[in-house]
Amino acid sequence: MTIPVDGETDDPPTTARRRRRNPHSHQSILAATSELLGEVGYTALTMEGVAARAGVGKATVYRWWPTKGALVVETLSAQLPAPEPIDTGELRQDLLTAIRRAVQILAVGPAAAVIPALAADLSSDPAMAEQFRAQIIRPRRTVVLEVLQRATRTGELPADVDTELLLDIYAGAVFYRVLVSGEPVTDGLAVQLVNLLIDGKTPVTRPDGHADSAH
Amino acid sequence: MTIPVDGETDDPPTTARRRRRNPHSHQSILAATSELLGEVGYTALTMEGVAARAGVGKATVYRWWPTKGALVVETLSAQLPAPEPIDTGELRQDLLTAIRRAVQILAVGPAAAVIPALAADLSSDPAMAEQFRAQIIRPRRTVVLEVLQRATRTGELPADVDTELLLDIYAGAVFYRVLVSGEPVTDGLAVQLVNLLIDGKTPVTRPDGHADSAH
Amino acid sequence: MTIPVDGETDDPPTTARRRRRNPHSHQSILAATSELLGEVGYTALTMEGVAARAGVGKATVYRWWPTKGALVVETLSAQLPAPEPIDTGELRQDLLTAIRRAVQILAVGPAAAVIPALAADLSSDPAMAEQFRAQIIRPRRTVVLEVLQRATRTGELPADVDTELLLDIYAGAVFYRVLVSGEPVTDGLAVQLVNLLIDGKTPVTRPDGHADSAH
Amino acid sequence: MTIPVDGETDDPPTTARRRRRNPHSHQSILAATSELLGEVGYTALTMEGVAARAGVGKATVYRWWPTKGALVVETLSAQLPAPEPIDTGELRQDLLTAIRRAVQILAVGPAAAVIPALAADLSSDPAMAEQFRAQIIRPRRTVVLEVLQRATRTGELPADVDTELLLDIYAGAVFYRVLVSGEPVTDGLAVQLVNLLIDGKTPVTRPDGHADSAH
DNA sequence: GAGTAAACGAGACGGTACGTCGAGTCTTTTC
DNA sequence: GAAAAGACTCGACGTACCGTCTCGTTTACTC
Repeated sequence: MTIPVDGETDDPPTTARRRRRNPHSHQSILAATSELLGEVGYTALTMEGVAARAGVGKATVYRWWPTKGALVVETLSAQLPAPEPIDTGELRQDLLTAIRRAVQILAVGPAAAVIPALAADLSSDPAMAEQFRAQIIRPRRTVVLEVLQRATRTGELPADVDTELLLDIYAGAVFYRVLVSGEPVTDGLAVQLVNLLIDGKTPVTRPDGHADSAH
Repeated sequence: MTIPVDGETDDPPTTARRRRRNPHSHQSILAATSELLGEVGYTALTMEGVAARAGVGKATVYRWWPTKGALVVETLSAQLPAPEPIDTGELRQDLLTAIRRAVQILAVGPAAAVIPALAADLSSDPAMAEQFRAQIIRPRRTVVLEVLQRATRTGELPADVDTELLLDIYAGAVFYRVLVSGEPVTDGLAVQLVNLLIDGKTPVTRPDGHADSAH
Repeated sequence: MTIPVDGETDDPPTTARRRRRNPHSHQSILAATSELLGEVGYTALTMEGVAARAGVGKATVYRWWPTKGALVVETLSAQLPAPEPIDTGELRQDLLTAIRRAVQILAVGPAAAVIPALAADLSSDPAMAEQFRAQIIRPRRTVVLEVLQRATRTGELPADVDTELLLDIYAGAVFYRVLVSGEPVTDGLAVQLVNLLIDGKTPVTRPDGHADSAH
Repeated sequence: MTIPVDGETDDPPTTARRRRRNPHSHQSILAATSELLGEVGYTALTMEGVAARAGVGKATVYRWWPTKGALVVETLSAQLPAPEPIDTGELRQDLLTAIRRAVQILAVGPAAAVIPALAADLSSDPAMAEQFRAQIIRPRRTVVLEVLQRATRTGELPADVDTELLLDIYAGAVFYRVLVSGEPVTDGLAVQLVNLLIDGKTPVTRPDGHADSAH
């Protein structure tokens, strides 16, 4: 195929000029960043520490990533599982999967502690914001947008459904709960959100997640 | 009374002894923090800078606030408008007001740029998280919780409505949109959220905010 | 006597304000500089290395000495023997002593390797040049100037002798020989210089230093 | 001829083999060095800067000159006027000319600011010291040595005059005055030195240089 | 109203990290 | 096959703040 899959490094054949980064250093740096993110978190991560852990000069880190944020975005994007398409054949199930993935990333996995701190830098660094959205957010949103668009074709959702808002609502709920409320995020949250978004059911308290799903 | 009026933080009856903070310094520090937050933002705010701007020794700042975060939380809490009760007599209108207030704080006002950065520190600093929730979040949530509880009594909402989740949903949508999506937040968002949460209407794209409000 | 000898710090009575340097740090830094000068020389001496060796923060070094040169000048001035007055009763002997002292400092002692490198910075750093001359050169020149002035009173030297030049000649000869010619400096050099400067004897080659001293 | 014409510096007979340096790069580098010496001085001159200014890779500079000092010595030697023989027929005049040349190089011309800094590196870099003496110092000393040797044949100077020391004295006086004393160097200095060295006249202060020359 | 303890401004302190620069080496590409 | 281009590791630069710690000096509560 001729798809120029690649992402961050690049394909020697096409470019030829520019960029001849040492792939070994490059990998060491990403690995060191990943380790240190796990050990000390985003805030306490330093470029100096990354360079030291990677056995690399600081200048080498700065040569390829202008800021800590850019480095972390790339590290995250490399270590997060690729966003597989979702298509179970049923909207409810698809959306549930999507929300569970969001929960996984925002509340459970190793990135959970990193993303909020990263997000905080977005408003003051537009370049990084764009990189973050392009490398982390957009690929995952795209998958869910396809789910929703499919549903408009089958009539499960109205043709003019505000897909963007729908995504913001469930992702925001998870994000806000983790970050601001500080309450635990259970699977029940995913179910309640699906019920609300698809069936318009105002969320009610139930001891457990399979609540209300019986209808 | 002869109670040494003062603290927004401590209870005069029990302490009485201890603490004889200079109210002038105290005010200078909060004012300096507020100014600097506006000028350089949360990240670039330094304790050193605050002390200098306030014409105060660094130790004086540290004496009363252990961290930058704690200082900023108190500054914010002092400058944010007090959360007035909401009671228009109609749930829809009450909730709309609540959401608009959230938008005001999270997306429009001077705190909009500060809160995300502040929030990022919450996961790594539980003490500050508690202070943040107690001084900023809880008072405002309480007002809305009263609105929702009133609605359960009138039957506008089911008795077992998950009020906490409801709050997380609309606040999260606003927060996420500002912080992560980076999309503009319009008043239409508030209307769409009310429609969804009260009437179960899946959000659809409309050019403007008064969409669907006809019911 | 009650002369407030002091030298580099300052007299508390008059100033009172400003300057409250930690004498312990101050000493550690000078000691570390002295050691490192001996171990690695002036060129390879770094402010960072000094701070590390002294167990002190870099900022502390920079707080009191703006440049490496200033630090080295003060170190040298502290470790060089104080310039004792010279008065043997005889001009020839006095001058011989003076030249031998110059040889000692410029060619033999621990400062011999440092002064040339230091001198090289003088032309590009007038502040340091002044400090160097005031702390190192002038005190030693003053002693010899007194010798020469005494000689003019006794008639051993003409009243209008160009004392400054006389000093430049013998010091320059030693300095140049060490630095540029790279030839060894023997005691014969001192004798030859005395003969030339006092008796006007053109220097001739003699196997050893006591040459010509018989007059 | 088959000699690979090239160097302004090396002797074709001995080297012949080895070396096929690109004459264009070679010239660019020397020119860049010369310019930068004038602009920023010896200390602030960097190999990196030279390479950039010359439009050449750093490795190319390092291939031909092992150190900054070596490069500067060669640059200087190429741009300093060749040491013409001196023979006015009169020792006094010859020596005056020699001293004036020394003043010209050490105190007036473009090399004045460079040589002290260069000299400072000599004691720590014997290879460079040798190169410096061979390319810069020796050729000029040789010319004056001839003057002095001629004078011994005519009896103007004693047969066993210490020629080396004589040179060190006048060169040292100029050098020291420029570098250490920091006093201005006038032509009177040259006259005073000649008077001392040839006639044994102790230097006296006179408003101007033609002093004492009348005798 | 004097004595005393605290809070105060000032800022030095030992540190960590910043982001930049240059050293000197090495590899890859170009002519 | 030399040399351009420039990436690489290393280490120092000089600065900014960190949070702690003396210093005297107010200041306002005791006694």
